[in-house]
Parts: sequence; structure tokens; C-alpha cells
Amino acid sequence: MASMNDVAKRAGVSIATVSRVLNNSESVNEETRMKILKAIKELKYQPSRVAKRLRSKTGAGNLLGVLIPDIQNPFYVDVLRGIEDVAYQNNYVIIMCNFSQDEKKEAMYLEILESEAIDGLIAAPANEDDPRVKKIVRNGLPVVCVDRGLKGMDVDVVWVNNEESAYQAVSYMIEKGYKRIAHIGGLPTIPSSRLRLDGYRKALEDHGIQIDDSLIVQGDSSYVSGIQYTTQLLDLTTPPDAIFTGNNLITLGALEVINGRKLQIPGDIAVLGFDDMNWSNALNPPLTAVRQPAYEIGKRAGELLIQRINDPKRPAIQMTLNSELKVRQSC
Amino acid sequence: MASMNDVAKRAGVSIATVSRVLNNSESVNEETRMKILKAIKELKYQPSRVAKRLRSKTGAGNLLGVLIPDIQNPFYVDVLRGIEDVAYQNNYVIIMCNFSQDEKKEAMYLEILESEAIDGLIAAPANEDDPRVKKIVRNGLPVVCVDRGLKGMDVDVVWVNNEESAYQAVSYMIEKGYKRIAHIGGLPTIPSSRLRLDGYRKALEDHGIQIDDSLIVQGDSSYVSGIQYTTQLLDLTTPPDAIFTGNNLITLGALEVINGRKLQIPGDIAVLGFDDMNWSNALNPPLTAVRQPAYEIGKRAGELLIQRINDPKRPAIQMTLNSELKVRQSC
DNA sequence: TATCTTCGTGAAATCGTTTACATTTGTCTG
DNA sequence: CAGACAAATGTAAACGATTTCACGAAGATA
Repeated sequence: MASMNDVAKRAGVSIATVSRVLNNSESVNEETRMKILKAIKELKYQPSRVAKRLRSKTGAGNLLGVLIPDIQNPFYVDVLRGIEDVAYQNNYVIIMCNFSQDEKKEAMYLEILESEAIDGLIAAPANEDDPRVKKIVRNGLPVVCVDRGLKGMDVDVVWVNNEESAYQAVSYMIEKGYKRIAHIGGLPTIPSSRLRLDGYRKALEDHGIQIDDSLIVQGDSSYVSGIQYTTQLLDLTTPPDAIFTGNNLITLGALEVINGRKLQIPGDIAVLGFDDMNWSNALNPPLTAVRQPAYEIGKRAGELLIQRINDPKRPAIQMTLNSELKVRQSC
Repeated sequence: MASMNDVAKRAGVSIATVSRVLNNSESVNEETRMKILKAIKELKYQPSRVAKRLRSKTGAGNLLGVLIPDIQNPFYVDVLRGIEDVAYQNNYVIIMCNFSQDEKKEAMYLEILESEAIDGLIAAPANEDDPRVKKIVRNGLPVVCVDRGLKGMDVDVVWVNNEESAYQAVSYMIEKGYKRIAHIGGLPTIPSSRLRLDGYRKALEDHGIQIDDSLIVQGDSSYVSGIQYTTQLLDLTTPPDAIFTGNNLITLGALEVINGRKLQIPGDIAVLGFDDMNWSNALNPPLTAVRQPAYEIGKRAGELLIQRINDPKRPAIQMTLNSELKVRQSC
């Protein structure tokens, strides 16, 4: 691969001038600029992003880190797509790190990202006290959190109002006439899991429904946990007549069990899921769900991050997007 | 961040010696080694992967590029997971590039990847003549293709036998007694789309079934195309009694239409999908599908790539993994 | 004792950029 | 016409590692 040096030689100028043309900084004679552009074309010169990043510490590397807990979850895939679209438009490229809810893996990835001299990071930290991500923020790297905040840190966040969304969803279920509404929550260490549970509780209380602790279970946010806890709930002596599932994967696990038992949805048991999927209509019956604007969350996060890279001093923004209850036929 | 220079100063040695300790190359006195390790710990020194990559051109950067056509397709997500697991184990990190079947985007990403001095690339090229990926291979960068080969190039490939898998699936449908089996294929430019279609055709021929061209349609591999062509097929004066869908997303689109029309699966119309999903049992009825070992494809590809990075001369391998017909209840 | 190895280490070049500073030339002002 | 200033360009020092070469000391060999 041709380097700047080769270009400079070919054009009969110094590398400084080549650099100036490339970054169109300062003034350079129109004639030399042409000579240089010609040389660049002839040599098919492509600047090395690595060298650039090494030299100009920050903001010029056009490299973003993305740290997500679980790439199997369609929610994060959509977030990722949003980020990726913005990144592409701004000539950034993404290092994707999927830590699978494993904190050791998260720690290692963060170390690597630092040592890759990324210009910024979009992260969904393992929890809101996450010391590793906090350290990165303190070190001055531009960071935007998605889906989960960072307690006591003045950092950009993009999320939805989890508690209120859950509240509305469960209220809807109550109004529909369901009496025994169960909740399968995600990992309790994840803030959004707790908030959704809070919303669930509040809705029941506000509607004067006694909370039955046997109807509340919390797993690890996985597909398998959906299967396991739905089984447990359905095996109760007085099983629920509706389930409010805490995320995408749990919903799918629940559906597997319910279908397996040939139960009718929503006749025998209704299902309302937190997190919608693009293909929720392909489910039978189509799933009633709380739709987080996942793609938009990613997009906004990307925009905020690039803004912050260009202006590190700007005060932190907490952006709460609206989720929407998509009423279909499962509840 | 502390640099090697800082460590060297603190330990009272030269950076060369620090480097030697880090790469435990050559011999270094046990005492100095200790001093250096201590300094490293005290300064929380982390080597810069950027500098390393700049200096030692190839194989040392621990950076892999992954170029995939559509991250919304669960198949590629699983492939990505496989790659990611191997990468993590080998201390590599991944730059994820999703070109959304857009060749211009693909071209730009490839340029960037080159200029990031990646050590290797895993790609599902836009088509088997893809000049951009071919060029990269010719430039000597280690490349492994997944799902799609590269015509006339001696390059590692990991895939399944698409034609045979489709043949078996359609044969199964015929044996089940379906007479009018339709096929919704993916983008004809993608080799696997063509191979699956070939398998479909061959199965019909071998079973003495007349091919009805009105039952064969080809879209762009998307969810929307699934919706569109299923509608078209169902609106035929003599509609099919079964559909063999060409990929994941098409399958889901088809299900949406079928459910929307309140048709019974498989009573009114049977569905057999190419590509399984981890949650196929959550569909109602559970989907009968050809399961490509997506995760394993990614894993193998990752392993091959790392092998090739360490031994660029090793002859190319074409690895054909077995797909499996998962008989459930939709067909 | 003179020479040869081996071990442990440091000096310096290198990778491909950016950028602060210096230099040259020409034009303008008083 | 001297001095100031601007435009256009070059020189060289970074950035943070790896790696080649050289060198001194110590031990081995003849």
C-alpha cells in the first residue's frame, strides 16, 4: 500500500503538504494541490487510519466502540443497526463487543477498547454501578449509555421510561379483565428489569389488586429463563391468566411453553411482552407488546456520541424516548 | 495512559527491555523482569494496540474484520456470535461491518478495513464475482468466506451444501403428500439462493412433478419480500398447498401473511423454511426448517482465519458443514 | 592470556501520520 | 527602500510500539 511518503515523492513535494491537502487545512497553491491529487489517484493512495489514530490522539480516528450485553437479543441488534447507520454516515467504523452478560468479558473488552484508542464508546453497562465503565468515563473518553444509566455519573443516556411503559402495559392488561397477571422479570442487577417490575407492581396497586408474590419471578433475561419460569407459573395450583414478560427472549421462551402445552392465547393465557420484534406479526397470534424504538435509540446514541466527540464539554443529556404499546392479539 | 516509555523510566531500563518482557522474547534477567513487571502493575500500563499494529504490519494487531450482508437476519447474527467467541478466546477483536446488501457500502467498508490494517477478514461477499473482495484476497490479506464462495479464487470457505439441503427438504415435502409446492427464493445474485432453487427444482423433477413456474418467485431476501410474494402466491387461482421459503426473513414474512388470513398451518398451507431460528418452537405451530449450523459456521470460519493468519501459505480449505432438517409441525 | 561465546541490555531506525516551527518568496505600507 | 506581513512550503519532532544491531561483561575454551 502506498504511503503519504510515496505520494509526496511522486508529486515532488513534502509530506506536510500532502497532509495539508488531505485535511484541507491551511492554504496550499491550487497547482500543487492538483499535482498531489493526481499522485494520490495514480497510486491509489489510502491514508492509514492506524497511523492517524496513533498520532492525533483523539477524535480523528473515526473509530467507535460498542459494548452490548447480548447480541442474540433482537433489541440490541436493532440498537446496533441504528448506531451503525449513523456511524457509516459519519465515516466512523464500529468495534463490536458482545459481553454476554459476563463481567469478566466486559472488563477485557473495555481494556482492549481503550488500547485501541477509540474515539468514543456506546455501552449498555452490566449494571448502574459498573466500575469499569465508570472508570472509562472518568478517564475522559466520550461515552453514551443506552438502555441503562450509570449512577452518579454525568453521562449521556438514551433509554425509554421503563417504569411508566410497564405501568401502562399492565394497566392495559387489568382493564382487559385479567385477574392473575404474572411477571417474568429479567436479571435483577439490570436497572431496567427493576424498573419494569416497579411499574408492574405500581399498576396492580393502583388498581387495587393484591400482589401475589408467587406470580413474580426473576430470571437471567434469557430464552431459557423464559421457558423455565413459564413452566413454573403454569404449574402453579392456581396459575396466572396472563403473563407480562420482561424482555424479548423471555417472551419467546414463554410462547414455546404455552404452544407446547396447546394452550390458547389469549383464551387460556394472555401474553404481553416487553420489547417488540419486527416480525411480531409472524407469531400466532400476533404479539401484543411494548415497543421500544430500538433502532432510534441506537441512532440517537450514535448522534449524541459524535456530538460529544466534537464538543467534549457539552453538558450531559438524558434522552428518554417514548415506547408504545402495540396492541395485537395475544392480550 | 502510561506508555512503554513511562514503564521503562520507572523500572530504570530501556524500552527495548520492556518490550522483551512483554513479548517474552529472548532472555532477560529475572531481576529486571521483576522490576519491569512491578512498574507495569504500578502504572497500570496497557500496551497500545494501535502502535503495535502500525509497527508490525501483519498478524500482530489482533484485529479482525467481519463483513456481513444483513445483520437483521438471525442467521448472520448467529454466525457473528460464533466468530466473536473464537475471536475473544484468541484475544482478537472484531470490526463489524454490515453492508445491508448495498454494494457501495460494501466497497467503502472494505477500504476502511484495509486502512485499519486488519489482520484478517471474514466476509459474505455480495456475490461470487465480487471484485472488491477478490482484490483484497489478491492483496494477500487472509480471508475466509462464509455462506458464499468467490469464483475462481483459492480462498477458504465455510458453508453448507445448499443444493442438497434444499433437495432433501423439498423431497420431504413431496413425500408428505404436498402437490403444489411453491418456492420463494432470495436475491438471485446470491449463490446460495440459486443453489437452493436448483435443489428445489431437482427434487420436483426427480419425483416426476411438473414444474409450475408460477409457483417460483424470487425476491430480495427480505422480510418484506416474504410478505409480498406470499400474498402473490396465495392469490393465485390455484394457490400452492405448501411453501418452501428461501431464508429466515422470508419465512417470517410468509407467516405474517398466512396468519393474517387465518389460514391453518399445515392444513391450509404448509411451510418449510430454509434457516432455522433458535426460537422456532415459539412459533405456532413450531416451524419445520432446514437448520444451518450458523453458530458453528462462524466458529469454524474464525478458526480457519486465525490458522491462516499464522500460516498464510496453507492451502485453501472448503469446509461444508451439514445442515439438518428439523421436522416440527408446520410441514 | 588471548580469543570466543553467551547473556543481558541499550541505541536507534522504523511504521505512516500530524503539527509546531522555520524558511523562502513576493507584496504592501509608510 | 526598509521593514512587516502573508502565502506556500519544507524540516523535524512527536505518537507508542517492535526489531536490528552493537556493545560490555562474564564465563568458557585453547
